[in-house]
Amino acid sequence: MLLARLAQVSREVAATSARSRKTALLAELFRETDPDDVPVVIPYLAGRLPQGRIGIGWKVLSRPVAPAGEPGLTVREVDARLTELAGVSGTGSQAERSRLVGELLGAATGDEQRFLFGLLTGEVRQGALDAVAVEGLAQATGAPPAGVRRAVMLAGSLQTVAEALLADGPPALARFRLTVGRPVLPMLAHSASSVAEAVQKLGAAAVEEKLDGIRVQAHRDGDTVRLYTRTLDDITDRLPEVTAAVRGLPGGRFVLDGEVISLDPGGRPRSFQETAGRVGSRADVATAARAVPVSPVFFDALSVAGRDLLDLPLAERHAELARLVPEPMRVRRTLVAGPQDVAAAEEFLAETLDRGHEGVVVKGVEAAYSAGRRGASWLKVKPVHTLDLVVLAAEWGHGRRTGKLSNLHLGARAADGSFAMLGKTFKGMTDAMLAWQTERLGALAVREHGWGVTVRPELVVEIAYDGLQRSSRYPAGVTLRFARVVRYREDKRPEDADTVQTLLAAHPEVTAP
DNA sequence: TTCCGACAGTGGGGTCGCAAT
DNA sequence: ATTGCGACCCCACTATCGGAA
Repeated sequence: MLLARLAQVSREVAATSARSRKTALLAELFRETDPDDVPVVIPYLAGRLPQGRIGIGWKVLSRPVAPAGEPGLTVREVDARLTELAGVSGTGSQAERSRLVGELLGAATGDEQRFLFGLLTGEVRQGALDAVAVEGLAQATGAPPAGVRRAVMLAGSLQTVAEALLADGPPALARFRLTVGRPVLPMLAHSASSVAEAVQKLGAAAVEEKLDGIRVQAHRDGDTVRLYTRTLDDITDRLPEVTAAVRGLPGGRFVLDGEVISLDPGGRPRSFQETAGRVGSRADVATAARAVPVSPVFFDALSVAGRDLLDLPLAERHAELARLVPEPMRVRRTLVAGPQDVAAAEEFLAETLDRGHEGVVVKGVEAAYSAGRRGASWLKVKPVHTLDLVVLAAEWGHGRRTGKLSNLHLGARAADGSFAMLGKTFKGMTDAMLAWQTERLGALAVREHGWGVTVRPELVVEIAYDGLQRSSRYPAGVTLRFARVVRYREDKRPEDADTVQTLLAAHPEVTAP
């Protein structure tokens, strides 16, 4: 199949807003795909490379290359070239990679170049990724969509399921079962603004500690242990102490879901930055492990002794977990019968925060494990802080925000009367707010840049955030975590905005360097 | 008919590893 | 030694479609 055909379908998918039409377009393409091309065509139309990320980003792609006049590239040829690109490493490889990318783009028409650009940056922006591709695959093969979705979650790979389905038809779905050693897409949580709201929605629930660490899925089969992240990356080699802890558990064959976090000698959590830095370290693992040891804390069991637990209610999965994993390696939790127990849930949240943790996750006790989904039966509750800050600048948006001032630079008052930038945010704005702030900030602009405008520091905006963290980028030495706009405060003047000093005082656990 | 679940998009900060400077 | 880039951790929120209620 020609790459031009994929680029054309991608453009058509992007051009329609109806999801049903997007699905139909993908299904049509999948039906006409030669079996040999399936391992490439399916991921491409889901906006991903079968090789995963291959080290090519915006910078390398920003050099323009004259497009070819006629389309001639086949998807298999593109795939072969990208495999070669992914394999190039060692001294001088950067130049070689640039050359190979240039060569590939030079063989592509303008339309194909745009599609390749999207694939390589991971931003195809066609309004259809995995979920729509799964739907299209179901339609093309006559398999039930729910069955395809489930197989993809269990295989942790759309490509694998697509190959099996297009080769053998719907019966192939039966082959995909939870297998120890093969990671499953993890279940995710929604947010709730309070435990009362969460308990109201869920009824009988478990209220679990939410640890601010890295999600981990542990697979053990005898002496073999493998650890996977939320995106199913294998991080076993980076976490020897976790591997040892899992090997020390009594069961011989199981899959557990949990979090790894670094605790200080007093048992209080180290900052997320420290835990994440440790988990990200591959070079000298032994040294990193001595400096920042991490512990696993499990909260779910997906498989025990060859028995698949995914469809069982949380209560039963947790009973299996409790049989296998002793308390310090198991998440702290409390059970509530329903809204009448809100006070107990709130007390548990308060205790959890006192111990230095992030918040709680409230989970319906009857709910199955919805692999790969943001299930409505897991609701996280974290305290939210707010501040009044001043807009210092704004950046032009992209995609559907093109032409709108979108990303705000936020400042707090400093001791000398100036404003110290604390971070940026693009979150929380409705379309109406985007239009309004584009107008308003345009009027306040003192300087135009390619990226946006700097403005007179006069507009006050209420910002919600999850906490403070150290920063080497911003002048105050700190930045806001997950900042988002709540509302504009036109009733406030910049002199009324919060100060760096009060912000630091509100978060004594974070000390600016 | 209205409501709501699921998705995609729009980007945020930090840290590590690697190559270039 | 420092800097820049890319990958990958954490993530919030809004708009939209389409099925459920």
